[in-house]
Amino acid sequence: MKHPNKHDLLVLLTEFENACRKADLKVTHQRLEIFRELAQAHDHPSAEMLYNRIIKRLPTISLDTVYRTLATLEKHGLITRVQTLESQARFEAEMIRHHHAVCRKCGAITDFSWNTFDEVQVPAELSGWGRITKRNAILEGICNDCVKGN
Amino acid sequence: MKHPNKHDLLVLLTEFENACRKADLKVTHQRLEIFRELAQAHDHPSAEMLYNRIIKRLPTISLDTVYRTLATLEKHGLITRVQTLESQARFEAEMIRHHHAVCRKCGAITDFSWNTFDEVQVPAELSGWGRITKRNAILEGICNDCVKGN
DNA sequence: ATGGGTGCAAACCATTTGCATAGGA
DNA sequence: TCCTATGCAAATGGTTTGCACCCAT
Repeated sequence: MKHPNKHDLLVLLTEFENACRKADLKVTHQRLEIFRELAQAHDHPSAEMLYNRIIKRLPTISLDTVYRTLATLEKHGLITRVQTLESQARFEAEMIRHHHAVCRKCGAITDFSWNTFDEVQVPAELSGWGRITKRNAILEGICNDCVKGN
Repeated sequence: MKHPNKHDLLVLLTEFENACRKADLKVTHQRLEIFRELAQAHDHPSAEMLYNRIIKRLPTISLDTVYRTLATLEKHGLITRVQTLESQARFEAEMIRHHHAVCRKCGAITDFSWNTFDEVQVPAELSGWGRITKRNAILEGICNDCVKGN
């Protein structure tokens, strides 16, 4: 995932506010900060990681609010909960179709796009499965830093 | 995943015993039962689900042992921990390459194979990422039972 | 002003760990 | 016999919930 620049971030935040209003969610200071932090992040942070970053700017925020807000935003489709092997849930605000490469050692998650995959047809075997709404590739391995560093 | 028939299961269990010996893991009653239960399962059970099934046959087994054993077997590559959105970890003994379709509603995980995907080349974007050891597709949606049932 | 959102603290649930015993090699 | 694996119970860590107050609408 690329970092949004300042202009993009503003756009994202405006869209976010509109989406909140449309969903009957109050636009609170906390929600804005949580979303802003997640939209800027490139590392698929956990609730606690977000909390630790936000508290510097918004010292009164509580961890529960972060959890509650993430759950709310996820329910309304404004952010995504990422599948992991770890026990901590991790999130992303990137809504454009992309895939993940996960390092088994450090847990880093890297976004990438893969048009070839996106175009492959789902196997006939699955035609009777149900209604498919999303398809993602997950690559696992050892990232470059971990290969070198250890 | 297809259920292994009685013969296949025997073969799997024998291979399992050999793998344990090779890895210097003692072949205990508990480990055999845990592996057998997982190898027979088709629903990617959690530790607790396995525990509840095994305790009927082995009333003295403890939940910790199930947790510890699953962790051990995973470390030695004899079973796999499945990526989920839920808080509970889920496992499978199926080691043949396959992919997962996950129901957002009931959480059911269905295995399927997808040769077309397996053959697609990883995008150039990832060439510098590190050492890729595994690639999987995850489809999300609503399974047939949930589409009908609700 | 009103109802949803937040902070606090306590509760919860899945999982892990310390320790003494038991059982496979 | 020796040491790993197990069972028990207590501890952890991440996440959720009840409640009273606050604030966006």
